[in-house]
Amino acid sequence: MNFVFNERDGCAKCPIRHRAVCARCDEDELSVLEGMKSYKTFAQGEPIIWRGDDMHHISSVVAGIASLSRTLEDGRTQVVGLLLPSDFIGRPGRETVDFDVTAVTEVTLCRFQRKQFETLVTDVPHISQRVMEMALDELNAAREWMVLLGRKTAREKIATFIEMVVRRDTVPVHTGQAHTLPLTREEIANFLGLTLETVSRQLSSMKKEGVLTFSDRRKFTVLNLAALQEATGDDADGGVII
Amino acid sequence: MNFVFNERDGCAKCPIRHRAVCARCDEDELSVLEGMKSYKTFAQGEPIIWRGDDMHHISSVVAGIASLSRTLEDGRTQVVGLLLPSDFIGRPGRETVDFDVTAVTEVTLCRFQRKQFETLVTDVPHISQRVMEMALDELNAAREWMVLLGRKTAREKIATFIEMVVRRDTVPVHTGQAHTLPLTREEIANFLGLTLETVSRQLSSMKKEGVLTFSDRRKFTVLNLAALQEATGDDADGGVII
DNA sequence: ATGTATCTTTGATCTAGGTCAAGTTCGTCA
DNA sequence: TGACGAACTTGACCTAGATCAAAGATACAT
Repeated sequence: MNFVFNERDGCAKCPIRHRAVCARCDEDELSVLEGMKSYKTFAQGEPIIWRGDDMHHISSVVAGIASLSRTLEDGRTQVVGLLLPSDFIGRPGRETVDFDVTAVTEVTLCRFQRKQFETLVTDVPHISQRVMEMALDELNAAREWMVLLGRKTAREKIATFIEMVVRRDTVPVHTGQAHTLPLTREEIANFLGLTLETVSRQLSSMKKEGVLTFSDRRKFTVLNLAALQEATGDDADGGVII
Repeated sequence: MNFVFNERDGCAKCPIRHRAVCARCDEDELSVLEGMKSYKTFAQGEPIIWRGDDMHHISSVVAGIASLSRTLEDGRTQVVGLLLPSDFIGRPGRETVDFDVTAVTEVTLCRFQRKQFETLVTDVPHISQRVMEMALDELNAAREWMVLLGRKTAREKIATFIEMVVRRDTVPVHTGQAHTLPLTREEIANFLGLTLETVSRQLSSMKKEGVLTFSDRRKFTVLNLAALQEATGDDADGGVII
């Protein structure tokens, strides 16, 4: 049941059909998009677009992971978001890009000319409604991350990150499952507002305490999920009254 | 030329008419909104809604400033956004609220029943288009703030904050103008991911260095704008190629 | 006017996490 | 199969900003 993306299949078989900017579109709308889209693949580590560049396309990530980041003049870098399949890149209504976008793994994008996409936004309500919804979700995620960056300790940051990775790819029920860190220690550090040494030390100490075990630098298994969640510093509930 | 908001005036004379969620609406659409809206005012310091509460309304700030924040169990607080006139509160499509919303100054909201607003989002494209646009702008601002929280020094954080306050209420040309900090030292600290003591010390040192001068705890004038901008740690240009 | 609470400043000290510096592991390519 | 480089770990030390503590300011209520 493993989706292998194939450009020739068309939108109907697209793995992100029901989650991307096109999610709310009906068959007719989809056939319009079909005629406008094009694919492009970027190798691992390759820059997709730089801050300040002209934005010629609005794209959706079809496969792979990209990062959004900003680097200050002296080299300090902050990753402000990870773009997973179905996430979009670009801002209709803006001429240039505000953050650097880089392929963290090999990335395939489904792209639309920005000008054409802007006409879709005004002419096809299903598009603006879906982009609105996605932007509001991203906004929420960004604000949650602001709490982490501004107020959490190194340990809480790492625990939150690991828990996020686990939550994102856990197959229901199947516990004791192996997971893969999608980022290097340095990339994790830039995402969490830490140094790579601190990331390494915190991971080592969680290993020593028996919360996690690593089979390899990138592959790990959670041994004590309760301890992991406790270490995130978040409420167990999402603010819901019990 | 000072707008005094008056509920009786109706949408046409509303001070946020051209910037809020209704900005793109035509006269007919506006008259629909007119029949659905209601106003509510909150006193300075009063909570507007708590994280986890049922979201009965979607609102726009008409006057005043509100804060969006999250507090961890042990009391650490992070302000994740300031809501100024025209900014909206609430997320169409969600049942509950994700952050605490508090009136920083006296705040007047223009409110819509959430359920009714959700029908507007599906029936009136001008609404979803405008909310999309605003959400994308907010997302950008949140990401910029993530860079500040994750990578900037205390001095850079304060300089960025002051510069933001100045930019937001500068009358063109008029330099040497007096500005007012909208927040207490503690609120500034919670917005910047610092302690109130560090905020106070950094402000004192910028005063000592002649970058700013205070006429009062809240009122200040910028004496050296170049030094202030230099201290933010940002590129002077917005990544634009010169 | 005066007392009280809130906000702010400043000083002294402490510490989490950064910086600097070796090593170690692992994957790749000859 | 070995050697090179990238990624990672660990240790020693340092510092920016937190914490703890004590005075000043300011505003507000009586």
